Amino acid sequence: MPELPEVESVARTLWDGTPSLNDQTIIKATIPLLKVIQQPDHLRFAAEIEQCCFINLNRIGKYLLFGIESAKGIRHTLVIHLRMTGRLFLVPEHEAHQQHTRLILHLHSGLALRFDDPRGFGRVWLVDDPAKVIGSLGPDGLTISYEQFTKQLAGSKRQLKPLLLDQSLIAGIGNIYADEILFRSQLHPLIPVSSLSEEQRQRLHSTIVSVLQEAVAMQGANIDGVFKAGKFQVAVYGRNGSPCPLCGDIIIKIKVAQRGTHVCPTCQHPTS
DNA sequence: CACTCTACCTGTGCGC
DNA sequence: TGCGCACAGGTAGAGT
Repeated sequence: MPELPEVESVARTLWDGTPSLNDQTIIKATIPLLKVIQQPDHLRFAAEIEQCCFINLNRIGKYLLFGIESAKGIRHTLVIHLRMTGRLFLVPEHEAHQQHTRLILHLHSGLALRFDDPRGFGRVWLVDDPAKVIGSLGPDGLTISYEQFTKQLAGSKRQLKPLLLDQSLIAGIGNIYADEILFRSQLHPLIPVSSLSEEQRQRLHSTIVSVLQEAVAMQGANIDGVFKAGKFQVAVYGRNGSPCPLCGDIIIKIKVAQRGTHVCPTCQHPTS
């Protein structure tokens, strides 16, 4: 389940790695699962993306924004969201179509950008203005300032867990990093944000940024049996029944806002 | 308006 | 061994 650090890692691999997408021209699009194309319709998508060249790549929250330019110099943005099981590969043409491949962009170089997604939840847009897709996202979690954070939380009485998962407040945090952030902040997921002290609010903000930064530096998380993007080790996610690395108490799994939520009952006391 | 809940999917892992 | 089923979760859109 790629969240901000894993998506950032994908972006860096595709752009800074070898081979790179930078300056590659698209010959044609193949769309084995038509509904992954969210906008425009798949026929227009395929027609418009032909002969476009990749000129930059950005990430906001969990969204990848590929800047592309047509032969006539018209700029568009290819937006891709991997959702839970999406993956992107830059591969030789003969490896372009696998069992769960949902979109292939065939490139002039003989390579192909392959979008695989077993569950088919991932989505792709081709737009003139990316604000049409990502306009309602809050500030990116990797770089959000304390002033922005405070502003986003102002007036809310929501519990911390659903608050962290709300992409319109802070972009990029998913279920795994939400649990990790709350554990490191020593805050219980059910606490209403309105009841935090100034010190606790500052601690939560600095932990959001530091956990995401650390995970980005590690190229994402490594979770036994779930996924292995990078080397970041989680302390609580999926570790229910195991001892807390800080106090040795047993980590429990509860349900908060319909999400599996992992908590150390000692370190994250509801009234702390 | 502010928030909560469900549908969308399929691979995995459990119980019987 | 094999079958069936609950579970996993990000987001849009429906519901409260």
